[in-house]
Formats: sequence, C-alpha cells, structure tokens
Amino acid sequence: MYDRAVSDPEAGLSAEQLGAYFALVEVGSLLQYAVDEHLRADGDLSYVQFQILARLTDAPDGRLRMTDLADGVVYSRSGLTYQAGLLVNRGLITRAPSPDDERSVIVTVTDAGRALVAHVLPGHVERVQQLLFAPLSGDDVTAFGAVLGRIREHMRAVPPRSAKPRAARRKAG
Amino acid sequence: MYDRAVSDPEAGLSAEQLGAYFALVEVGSLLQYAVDEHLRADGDLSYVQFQILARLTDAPDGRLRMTDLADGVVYSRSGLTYQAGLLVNRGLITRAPSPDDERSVIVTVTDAGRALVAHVLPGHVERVQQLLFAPLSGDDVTAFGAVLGRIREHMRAVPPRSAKPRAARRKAG
DNA sequence: TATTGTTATACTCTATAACTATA
DNA sequence: TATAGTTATAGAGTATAACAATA
Repeated sequence: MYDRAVSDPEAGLSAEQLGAYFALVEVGSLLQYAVDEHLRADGDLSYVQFQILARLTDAPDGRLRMTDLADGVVYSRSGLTYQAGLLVNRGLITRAPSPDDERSVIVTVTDAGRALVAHVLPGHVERVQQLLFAPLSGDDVTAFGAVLGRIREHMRAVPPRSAKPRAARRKAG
Repeated sequence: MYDRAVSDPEAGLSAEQLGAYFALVEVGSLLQYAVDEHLRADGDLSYVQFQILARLTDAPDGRLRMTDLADGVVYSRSGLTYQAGLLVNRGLITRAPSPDDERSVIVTVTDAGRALVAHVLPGHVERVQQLLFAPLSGDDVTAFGAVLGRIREHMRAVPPRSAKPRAARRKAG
C-alpha cells in the first residue's frame, strides 16, 4: 500500500501499526462487500436493512423505538426513516405511535420480516464463517475478539454519531 | 446485538466468533466514519480519493495505470473514472495516454496532489493512532496485525471484485 | 424549550450498459 | 475477439434543514 507516504516517522505510526491498519481496512471492506452482496441476492436487503430487521428480531416482542434503532445502526434520523419506510412498504416491519410517549414511534417486525431474516441468516453466517473465520484457530478467534472488544470499548467512549449533528447544530446556529 | 437471531447453533457461528464478527463490523464502521470525516473536513477528500492519491504518491514517479488503481481501490471502472475526474478537476492528478499501450491511461499525482496528501496525513494518522491503537499494547498490535494479515490473505484468494462484472457479463449475455 | 420523527431536497456515490479505440 | 477506458444514465443512500407534534 502507500507505506512510504504514511509511515513517515513524524506521522506517528509504526510499520507494524500501519500494516495492521491497512489490513483492517481491507478486511473490513472485503467482508462488507461479500456480505452485502449475499444479502442483496438472497433477500434483496442492504446490510443496514438486515441490521434493522435482525435487531428487531432480537428485541423483546420484536419492538424498538426509532431512536433506539438509530443509536445502534449508526444512522442519521432521516436515514433511518428512509430505510424504515422501505421495510414498511415490503411488509417486513410496522410503525405505530408509542402509547407511552406520543412523540415516539415503535417499530415492530412482522412475521414476514422474521421469516426473511430466518431465510437469509444461514447464508449470511456461512459467508462470515468461510471468509473471516476459516483461516483462524480457536485461539486466534479468542485473541482477535479480545483485542477488537477492547478497541470497540475505547471507541465507544468517544462521541456517538447520531447524537452529534442535532445537538451540535443548535449551538452553532 | 442480534445475538439470539444469529447464534442459532444450526447457523454455525460460536458465541465467540459472533462477538468477534460484530466487534469487527462496529470497529471498522466507526473507524471509517471518523477517518472519513477528518479527510473531508481537512482536505475535502473522500476516503477513496485519499486512497487514490496516497497510492499514487507511493508509486514510482507517482504514476499508475487506471487498471492498477482500480484493482487496489476496489472500484468499478466507471467509478474510478468518476473519482479520477473529480481529482483532475481539482488539479490533484493528471491523466495521459500511455506511450506503451495506447489503450491505457496513466494517472500521475501533481505537486498539488502531493501537497494535499502531506497536509492531510498527520491528522489522518493521528486519528488512527488515537482511535485504533491507543488502547493496545505493542503485543496486542503484533497479534492483531498477524491475525488480520492471515485473514486478508485468505480473502484475497477469493475472487477479486472489479474483475468479475466485466468477465461474468460476457458469458451471461 | 427540548425531543421525536418526518419530509423535502440536493448531492454523492456506485453500477450497468453502450460505446470507442487499441492490441 | 479481448482489453482499457469513458460516457450516459439511473438508482440507492445519505445528510441537511425545515417542519409538526408531543413532553
């Protein structure tokens, strides 16, 4: 890769860090690509749509507020509204105002939505297995997962994305 | 995450694998997001554009063929043409037909392009350092990089993306 | 006044197919 | 006939801002 440009000693990344960074970017990109392709072909779903459905499938009663979904799926609010609209049109989820808080909208997976997740899941998992884990030993997975978990926690300590735009906007004008 | 839905024993991912997978997706996404944001703010560059410039900066004489760029940057040919067009408009690269093979186009970084990379690089590396490596020990980085490298090699053994569309199309019709 | 969500809109990016030109 | 690249075009996705409604 562009090692010479980036591993300038001044810049502050060792050759080893650099290699890990590039590998992470490439692996993440390739995995994303493969998984996306499968979900699209097998269920006509984008990865984001799959995430929404899967999260709902896991939630108690298959229900979550829009805000809760947005926090997990990384989206802007309008982006989530857009995606949710697509899923509603396909009968995979429903939206209804919350009884508790009339401002909120409760999203619920339909049976069709659950069925689609179930349909797509085996192939999804298979791809992950074959692409990501096939070349790794059990110990590798343990070590890899541990480090990633640590990084994730560290990153989470930093600002959340969906919160910033709205909150920051109001101050700036 | 959607553990219940995905960790179905039938499906074939252990809880540990699942955790690693989710962590990878989240870390990759967060890192991408942060880095993208910085490149955009500091240099008005998308990550892809930055990759193109950085790869050229590293190449001998700062020159590469379009095809070589496409292979590395994961793009469809038309997508690369589009991005290259943007960079040409900004004076960051130039395009010229290859003397060797008149079909080919040689892309070259301009001084302005090199300057922009140099301008953006410190901040870019800083983000990676702070977000990705800050919570890791030297040993962590070593282990992490080793596993990622193995995965990457494994993934590379699988089909390349930019090659498929064109090659597959001709057979299908 | 703050929060939840939608809508309108504009823009970026990507992919497909058709096309040109060279090998 | 195969390869390199461009163009036209259409579609998906995203972000911003303005908006309505509830707390």
